[in-house]
Amino acid sequence: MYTLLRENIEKHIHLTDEEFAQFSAPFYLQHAEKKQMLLREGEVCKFEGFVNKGCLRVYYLDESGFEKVLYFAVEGWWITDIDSFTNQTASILNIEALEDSEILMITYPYKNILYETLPKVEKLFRVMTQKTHAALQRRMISSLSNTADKRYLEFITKYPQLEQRLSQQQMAAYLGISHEFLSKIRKKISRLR
Amino acid sequence: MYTLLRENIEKHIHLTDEEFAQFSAPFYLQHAEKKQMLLREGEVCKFEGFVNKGCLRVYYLDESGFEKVLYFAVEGWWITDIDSFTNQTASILNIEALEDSEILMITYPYKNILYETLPKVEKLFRVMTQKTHAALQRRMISSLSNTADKRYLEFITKYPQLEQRLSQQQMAAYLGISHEFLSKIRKKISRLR
DNA sequence: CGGGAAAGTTGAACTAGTTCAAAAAAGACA
DNA sequence: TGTCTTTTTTGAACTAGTTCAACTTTCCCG
Repeated sequence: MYTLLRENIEKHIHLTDEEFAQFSAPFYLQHAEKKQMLLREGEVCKFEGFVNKGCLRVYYLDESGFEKVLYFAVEGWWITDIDSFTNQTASILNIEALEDSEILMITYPYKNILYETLPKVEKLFRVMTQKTHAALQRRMISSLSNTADKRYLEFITKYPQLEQRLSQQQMAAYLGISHEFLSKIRKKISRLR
Repeated sequence: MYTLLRENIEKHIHLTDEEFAQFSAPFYLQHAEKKQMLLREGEVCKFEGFVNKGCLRVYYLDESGFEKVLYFAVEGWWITDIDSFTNQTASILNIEALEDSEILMITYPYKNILYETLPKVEKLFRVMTQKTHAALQRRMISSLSNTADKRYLEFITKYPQLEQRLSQQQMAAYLGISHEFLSKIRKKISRLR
């Protein structure tokens, strides 16, 4: 149950068996079936989660009611509304399972206890947040610099596993284009091969 | 020299006078005159900086040679290429002073010493990175959801001080539109008042 | 296995934003 | 103060991406 989580953490810091036991103790396994909502706009995000199995999306409903995907999370990725979770304020985001999923979750009070009792956790989440932030900066730059077809090619090159699992509608909502236009981009690209 | 920095830090964690002395010791004051480059694409970013005075921009040169602004930093803001600095790898970004500026800088080895000798610093930068990340998520969402005129209005509402200090070219490069189009947006908006 | 719903495709008309070029306005500084 | 440079404005022609509607394909589940 914790093997994927331990692997993920070892990428950033080393924990002894005892330390990892202490770290993982407050996490509980949450099952979510396809289409189940784990967070709705307006609620306070009660968890930070590590995806053990499945696929989820974090999305935003814009003024016209269109869904825009902030990010996806599959096995080995963390998922939360960082703003709502860290400040315990109302969320503007929604989180939904796109497949039957299993998520290791920790609540806000337990996470704070972890920070106090196991100071290495402080470094762990600092480093993880830095990396996530650098990745989002690269996406922001790409979104400022590239047209939709380049962003699409970038996406499927970077996340080939995701391309298989996601519908084109979901990818379009991530790329910030209409699904009709993504369909046209794909047609154009396939003609070139 | 350190008053602004101390104020900024107190927003996140409390440090005693001794602790703050220990914290601030490795920072040095760097002067930069208008148009001076502090980081060029390809270099390793040698500093993390706190802006005491002035205004700078972090930008990216896209394939067509256009400059896209990732962010601006004025008094009270931090500035670095987080990816290049934390991994000590070649940067894809450029940092330039838009006005004569003063930046309190710390180098990579000294920052690591701080993390070890003053564990609170770990929490400080974790919390700061989380907030910066949440802010970038909001910008990403806005960029996915809104047209240029809304993003412009959002920008000048959120950063009225910046609007005064930046040229329209710089704002356009931040919004991801051509400066000609920003000029047209401004004309349209001013007609509506 | 069949039928209904959801996802993907296509075309036509439209809109947001770009590009280029030229002129006007605003700064910079000797 | 004048002049040179940079920034901003404007218009015209263009391109990327949207919207809507109709159709086809895929998939889900009773």
